[in-house]
Amino acid sequence: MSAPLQAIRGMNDVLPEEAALWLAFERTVENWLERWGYRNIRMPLVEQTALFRRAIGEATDIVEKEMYSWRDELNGEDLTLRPEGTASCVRAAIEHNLLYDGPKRLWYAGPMYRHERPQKGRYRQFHQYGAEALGYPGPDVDAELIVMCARLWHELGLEGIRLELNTIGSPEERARYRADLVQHLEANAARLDADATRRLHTNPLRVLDSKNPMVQEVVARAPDMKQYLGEASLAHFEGLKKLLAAAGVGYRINPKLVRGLDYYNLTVFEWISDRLGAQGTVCGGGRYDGLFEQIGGKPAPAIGFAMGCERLVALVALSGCLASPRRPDAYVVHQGEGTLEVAFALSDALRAAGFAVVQHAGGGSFKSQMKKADSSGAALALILGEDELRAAEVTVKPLRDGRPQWREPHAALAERFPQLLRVR
RNA sequence: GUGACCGUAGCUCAAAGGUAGAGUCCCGGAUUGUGAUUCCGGUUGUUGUGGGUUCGAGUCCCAUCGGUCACCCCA
Repeated sequence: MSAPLQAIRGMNDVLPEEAALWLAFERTVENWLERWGYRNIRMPLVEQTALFRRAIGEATDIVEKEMYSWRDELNGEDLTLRPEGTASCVRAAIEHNLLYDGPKRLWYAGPMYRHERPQKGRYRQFHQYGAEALGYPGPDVDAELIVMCARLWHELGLEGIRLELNTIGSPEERARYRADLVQHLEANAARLDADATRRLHTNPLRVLDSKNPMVQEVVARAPDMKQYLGEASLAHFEGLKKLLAAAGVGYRINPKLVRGLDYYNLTVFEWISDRLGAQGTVCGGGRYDGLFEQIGGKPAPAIGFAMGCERLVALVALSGCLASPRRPDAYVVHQGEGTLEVAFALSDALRAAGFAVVQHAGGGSFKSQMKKADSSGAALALILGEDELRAAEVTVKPLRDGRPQWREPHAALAERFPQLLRVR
């Protein structure tokens, strides 16, 4: 035997038991997105590296050290496995001129890739649902995106997910704030750790959410972003808060919430759970009015969020709210000359009528077939032996209730099947 | 990328330097075609991998791979 091969570190198989939960989760989320008027868009997993460098920002952790990038030696292109979806989505909207007849609400789903050290709730291949409202200036659509999340948590049966909200102003306002912040940080340079010192010039806003207590002391006395906001930015934020209040969605304003990607402006938000350890953010998003222009399109305002499927599925598993996988209605046991062909026909007819039917495969004794019928979780065993075959009947044996078995003719089995399932 | 803890049967875990085990799962049987309960029987392993110390290593040491959690960062 050759050496066993393993999955790539941080890229996990989802085994059937857990996958059932994923399916239930995905159905709920997709139904919800469509009901809110968002339409599905599907982008490639691989893009030109330049797209992410320009969209996400050169000085972000993602671009600096977390991207799966390589050169395609066949044609010399620099390619990257997508670390997030917004850049691709906006690229697609520009490339196909999707906003030609007005704004668009879009959603996408799928795997994203970041080369980080795996831990609970953080993997190198992880999955997101993203929603993007393209071409809307807000704040009405800002509120819509946030409120719809609140409703989803409810549909998923999740409690205790809190909303943190902030505004980071316009690029001009942020530039002025940034200059003063850098001045303040430089004045206290001795008390900054290595990480904060490095960011001081590359990405000073990110120093704000440092967890280092000494850095936090410096940050506490730093200038306040709010003082730098102009009338329009303040009005946008006030408008959003008013709509959230009207919808009954509570929030906490977190002035240190800046988020890691460069493209954000004005509204930023995170939904956070305390039940997941260190990786508690289940959904994060914000407005990115400059991104279209930044990657070569006509300017368009936009806002979106992404939610992490691994984290949300973990919460759903904890809450135990979503339905378990569908059990078969019937398991077809067959034994004897000529029974297999007829079993196929009966199973087929039942499935065509919409029932879930598993037909035994792989041989084995009658007893072992019955064991498989039981462990499949099926409501009924349908038994087709030589006796039944001669009489053009099947034996119906209920497995989940105390009813005794009986015989049914082959003819019209599918039509009568709902009655067979019913416990009298 | 940094740190701490952990790798024994498919799964959950024992074995305190001296013969690798239990439960569960799975398979077969308990008079020929009846599951789940009960009873009987059975298979499960280069103890992650490679070195070292020792008369002797699952156990101690080193390396490596993998896992978990945290830092960092984010979904």
